[in-house]
Amino acid sequence: MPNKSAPITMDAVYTAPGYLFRRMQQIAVAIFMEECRAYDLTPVQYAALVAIRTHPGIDATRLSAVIAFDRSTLGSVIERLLAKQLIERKPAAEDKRVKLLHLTRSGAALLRDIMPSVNRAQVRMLQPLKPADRKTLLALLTQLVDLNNEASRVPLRAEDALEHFKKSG
Amino acid sequence: MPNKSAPITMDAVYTAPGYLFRRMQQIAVAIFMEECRAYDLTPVQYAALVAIRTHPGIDATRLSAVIAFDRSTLGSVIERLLAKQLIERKPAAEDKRVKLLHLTRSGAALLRDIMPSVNRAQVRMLQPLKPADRKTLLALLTQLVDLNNEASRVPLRAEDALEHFKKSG
DNA sequence: GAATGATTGACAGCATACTTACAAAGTGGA
DNA sequence: TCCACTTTGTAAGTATGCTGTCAATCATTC
Repeated sequence: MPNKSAPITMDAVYTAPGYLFRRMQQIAVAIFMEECRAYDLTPVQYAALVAIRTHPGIDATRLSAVIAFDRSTLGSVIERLLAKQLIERKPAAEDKRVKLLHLTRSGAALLRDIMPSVNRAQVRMLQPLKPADRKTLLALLTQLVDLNNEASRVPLRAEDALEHFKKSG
Repeated sequence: MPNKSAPITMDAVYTAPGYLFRRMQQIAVAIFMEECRAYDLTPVQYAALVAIRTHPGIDATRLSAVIAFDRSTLGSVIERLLAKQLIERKPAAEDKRVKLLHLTRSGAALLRDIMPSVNRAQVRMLQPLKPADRKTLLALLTQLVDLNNEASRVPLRAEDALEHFKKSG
C-alpha cells in the first residue's frame, strides 16, 4: 500500500550532481579550516597567496583570472591579506590604474609554514575512498572542471593567458 | 637552465581536490542559475522547497538537518521564501518556540514548473563527460560525501533521523 | 589631439555559509 | 517546585561569490 505520509522523497535533491557538489565543497572547506586553524587562513586566501607568489607583481584583475575568482569578491580578499600584512600593494609606474601585488616576507613565511597543513587537508578530503578511486575521482573532476570552464561566470585563465603580463615574453 | 622568472607553478592549487570542488560548485551554481533564471530561485532555495514539500510542517532546525544546511543561514533563506510567498510559517500549538513550515499553493506550483529546468541543469553539469564516466563520478561523489558526512559542520541528518518528528511513528 | 571604447579598481547590493551569543521556551532531576 | 540543561529561533560578525554601477585611466581611431 502507498505510504501517504511521505509520498515524495528527497531523492530529487540527494542524487542531483549539484547537491553533491555543494555538499562536497562544504565538507572540503570544513576540513581545510580545521587543519589550518592555527594559521587563520581561508582556502581562497591560500589560493591567492600561492598565485601572488607564482606571479609576483600581478594585479587584481589578472589574479582573479588565475584563480578563477570573481573580481569584486577578490577586492575584499586582498584587503584582508593586506590587513594581515601578508601581501603589499604598490601602484604601477606605467599604468596609474593598476596596483601590483607582492608577498611580504611574513606572507612568504606563512605560505611555507602552512603547506603541511594544507596537504594534510587535501589528503583527508579523499581519505575515505580507496586509493584507486581517489585517482579516478580526481581525474574525472579535473576533466569536468576543464570542459565546463566556460560555463562558470569567472572562467579560469591560467598562466597561458598571462603571457602579455610577463615582461620577459 | 632553470626558469628564474617562474620557479613555482600553480599546480599546488590546480591539482588540489579542494580547488576542484570549489570550482565545480562554482560551475554548478552558474549552470543552475542560468537554466532557472525565469523562476528567480537559487539552488538552496530549491532544496529547501523540496524538503518542505517532502516534510510538510517541518520546523527550521529539522529542515537544516534534512538539507545539510546551516541553521543560521537557513533563517535568511526562509525569510526570502516567505517574502516571495512560496512558503508560510505558523507557530506550533504544542511548543511555542517552533514555527512550522508549509508550501503555499504558489510554492507548490513553482516547484512543479521549475522541475524541467532543474533537470536540464543537472544534466548539463555532467554533459561533457562520457555517460559511463558520469555514472562513475556520481557514484564516487555520493560515496565520498556520505563517508565524509561527519567532517562537515552541518552533517546531513536524513529522513531516518526525523522519525520522532512524524506523529505516526 | 579629441572622441570613443575598453580596462581597472572601488563600491553597493544580494545570497550563501559559517561562528558565537542570546533570550524565550521547554524538559528533566533533586 | 526550583534549578540546570537543552532546544529553538534570531542576531551580529566574518568571508565568500555573484550582480550591477561608477570614475579614473588607458588605448585606439579618426
